[in-house]
Amino acid sequence: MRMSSMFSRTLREAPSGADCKGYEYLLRAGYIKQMGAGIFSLLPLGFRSITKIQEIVRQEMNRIGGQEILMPLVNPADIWKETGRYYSIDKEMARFKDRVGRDMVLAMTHEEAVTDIARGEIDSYKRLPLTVYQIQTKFRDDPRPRAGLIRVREFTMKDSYSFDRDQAGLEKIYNEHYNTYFRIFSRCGLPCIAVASDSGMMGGKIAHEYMYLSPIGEDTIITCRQCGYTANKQVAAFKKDYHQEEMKEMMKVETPEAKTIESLASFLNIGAEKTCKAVFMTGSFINDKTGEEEDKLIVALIRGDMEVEENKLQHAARANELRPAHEEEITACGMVPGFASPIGAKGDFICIVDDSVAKSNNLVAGANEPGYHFLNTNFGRDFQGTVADIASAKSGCRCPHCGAPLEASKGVEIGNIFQLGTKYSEAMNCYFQDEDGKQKPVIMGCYGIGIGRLLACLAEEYNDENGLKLPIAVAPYQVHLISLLKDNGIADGIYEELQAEGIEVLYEDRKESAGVKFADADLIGIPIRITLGNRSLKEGSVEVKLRGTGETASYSIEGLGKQIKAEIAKEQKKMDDAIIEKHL
RNA sequence: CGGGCAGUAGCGCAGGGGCUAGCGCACUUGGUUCGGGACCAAGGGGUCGGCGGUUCAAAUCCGCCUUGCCCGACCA
Repeated sequence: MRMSSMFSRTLREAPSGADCKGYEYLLRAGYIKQMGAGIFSLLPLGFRSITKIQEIVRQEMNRIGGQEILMPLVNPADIWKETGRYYSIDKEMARFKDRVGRDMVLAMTHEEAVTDIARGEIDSYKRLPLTVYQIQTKFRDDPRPRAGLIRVREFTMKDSYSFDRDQAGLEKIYNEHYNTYFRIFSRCGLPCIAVASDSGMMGGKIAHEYMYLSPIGEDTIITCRQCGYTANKQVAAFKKDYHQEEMKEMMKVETPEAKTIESLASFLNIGAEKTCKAVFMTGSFINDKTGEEEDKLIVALIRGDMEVEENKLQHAARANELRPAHEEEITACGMVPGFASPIGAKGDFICIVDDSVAKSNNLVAGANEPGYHFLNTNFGRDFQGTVADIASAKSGCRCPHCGAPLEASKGVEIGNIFQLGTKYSEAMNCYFQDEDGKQKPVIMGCYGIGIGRLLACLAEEYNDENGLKLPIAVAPYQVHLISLLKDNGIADGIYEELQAEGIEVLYEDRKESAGVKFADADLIGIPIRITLGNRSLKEGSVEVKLRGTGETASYSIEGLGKQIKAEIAKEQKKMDDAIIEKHL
């Protein structure tokens, strides 16, 4: 590609709002262009990188027997009504009516679509197992897109779906994806870890997320250095200490102004772990069949020294969505914010009790009377509820497996794998006849990779003060040929020669000053840079500089194509040697 | 969904009731330079986000809308 005729240009200054380096450089180097909140175009350089990432994904998916398909972005709402997600997913899914008035949606994922196809294809166990995948546009109307390509509304995703006759089959393909994802990310050059995760709107039980650890990430990951336990904070477990002693008699005490756990503990001169905190949320519960929505107050009880993990609470309460409760909703059930507990409360509410409260004795809890608390309250005797782990793990908590201190770090989710089970096949009547003649629901798994987000993470991982320096496997071109000569004759010849060798060349043939050419080359960050100038030309050679390491060398013009090919192979081999194989 | 900030040339910004709306970069033309974001000269490019209002007069003041960015979404 001749830079003199390239569609995109570089920018000297970063567009306002580019808050992280990788994003800034992608914009400035002309890889991407923003069109709206969370909506981006890929320009030629970005599109080439994305294409390379997709090719790696294809190779790896084919390697485990995936068959590539392409499903429609626009889905009839009917299949989404079958699974109930038409109702349970809120504004995140874009909906519209076609000209006849039929309900349509923009698919934000494709379990419904793929199951709809599968139920027509799979009738016998002889047809199983099967895995299909696609690389396709998704639209999710995120309430708050941010950080460039990290969190967007329209994005490209590789999503695959597996169909098996039994759990063992699902586990096999799940493990293959688990390993393949490590291969894909390492082939792209992106370091990442797999963590146990929540299945969210997908349903199902076992799930992992692939995380690129970085401060720009929005997910919090809990890890144990000692035994290797890793989990998303949303589901991370930890060891709790319980305060167990003989139950004492409940007593009401005056606690003026003690509206917070902190002030209560200091007023009574006790530790926060001897108190019971009540957190109020309102959950919305949706009927999958009718779409009818009902709100209900949820009282979450947790020991004063811990915090509630909203995600865990939502699961424990089986709510579709949570929001902080309004004061009127709390008082309507006879509870007094600041001095609240379920003791003496009335009305319709759900009480979820963290095991830290259920297994501790004689905690201080609210008396539902302004200025008063109860001493020595006990679960089971003084109040009831559903016991669950709803506590939030944080740095310093003890590992659930080995007891070592846990650490919290930030990460970007670049992929996920889910064991769906039969949630979709049952809801959509995707059954097969097994060897024993019985009809059984197909067992499914789904597996995703955010392609654009992967590029964004790579840009974040590979840059310096001058610009991008993407690894050769994903860089838009392999070689950047810069001519500093007045006459491009010799450079044109080299450009032809390199191309004839099958090398991907970005050719700087513009009439710009040397400074501009070098600065743009650094910004775009093609891994191998060839400089052709008077200095070395006298000796019949060119300068070759690696963007990644800054290493330079002098190569003779004679047979340059072959030498550069060898250089490319060397760079590629470094990456191939770093491919990670990891099995569950 | 709540709160803040912003929208003026392709990009980054200034101007804050009055006369032709400005600066840097980018762009065009001519010339000089030519290995790390060159210089001189002459140019082109604007519904000042939109609609409405106040006024003799609005980019500027007021209202509504819209778009973008940032923070929060819970610890009683």
